[in-house]
Amino acid sequence: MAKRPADPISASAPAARQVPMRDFSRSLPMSLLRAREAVMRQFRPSLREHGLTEQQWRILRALAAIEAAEVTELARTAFLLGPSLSRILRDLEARNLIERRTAKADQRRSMVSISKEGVKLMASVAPSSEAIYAEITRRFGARKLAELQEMLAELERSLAELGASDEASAEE
Amino acid sequence: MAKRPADPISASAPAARQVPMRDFSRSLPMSLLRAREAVMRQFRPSLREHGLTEQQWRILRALAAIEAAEVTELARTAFLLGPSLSRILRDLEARNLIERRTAKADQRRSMVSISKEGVKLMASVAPSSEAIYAEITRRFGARKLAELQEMLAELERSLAELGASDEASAEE
DNA sequence: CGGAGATGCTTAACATGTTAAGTGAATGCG
DNA sequence: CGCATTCACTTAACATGTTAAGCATCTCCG
Repeated sequence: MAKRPADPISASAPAARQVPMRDFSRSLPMSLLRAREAVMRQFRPSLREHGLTEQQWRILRALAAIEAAEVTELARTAFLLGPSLSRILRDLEARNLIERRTAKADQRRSMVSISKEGVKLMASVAPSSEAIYAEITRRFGARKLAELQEMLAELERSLAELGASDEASAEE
Repeated sequence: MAKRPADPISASAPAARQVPMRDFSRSLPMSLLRAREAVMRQFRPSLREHGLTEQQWRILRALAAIEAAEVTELARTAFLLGPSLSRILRDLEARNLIERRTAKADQRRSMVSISKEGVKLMASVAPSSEAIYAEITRRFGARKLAELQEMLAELERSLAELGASDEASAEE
């Protein structure tokens, strides 16, 4: 371990290295980011061929699994923020991949569902998508993949309560 | 593709599930995305207080560790694409947090380094950032954290050759 | 009733992700 | 040399992430 003389900011040094933080390439956020990018890099070309972005694909998949959903529910399922979802739904609707109608009970809510065309598009993308996922599983190992997912889920649980309230040195 | 028989799925009928994919909320990309978001949610408020985005912070951290770097090298270290980095460097330079000058040997390259002000800003952010990281480590467990990072690194390695089939062989 | 507040969604504004094209400076090769 | 090619960025264009505001609609309570 490189030990370091405790001297935060010496007023005239050559400007760098006074703040001894962990090597940030090994920080958890970076690890997660790089891993995710390594995975998504496999899928993007195939999605792109079909004229879909990653997020549009997430929405179609979410909708295919449930008959219809409110926008807020869909946002939670596809893990998208409201504003992003709003824009994407507008575009997907213009492409006739989804359908939308306001609920009769509550005029504020709008119900979203996948269209016939949307289902067709999914059917054309799914095979190559599944093949890629299978190849990733084969390379990394099915058992290790399951372990990894479990650890990720537990990480989420560990931090679930933390984010709800405010944190160190909140506002000002 | 083969024409398909009358589609049983219509806009008003229940069930649009003829493509049986995995529950996508358990897909690897989603797991990684959610885990990363759970982590970043802890850091964003603190960074925001200091007027920094996550990416700007990555760049400052990278620069603090290495005197000076070319833009391309910095992009690799901070895991940012060229265009994003270009914009961010422009902004950070306008805020006097970094300095930039073109190399004499090769007029195409520009050397970037953190400024005195940048170092000061880092020093003001680092403590709370480290505290948050420590809390995350405490909650999840230091050992498990190390295991997780190792698995993520291995996942990266597993997929390294796959996505870059014709351009792999120039790394140290 | 009725208006204050909550709710569901959209727009706005700014920053980044992503791909493609542009620009000026080196390099290779005839 | 001459010049096409490569290289190191930068710009451009479009899509999403992120926060704050805006706008209807709905709920609740006096």
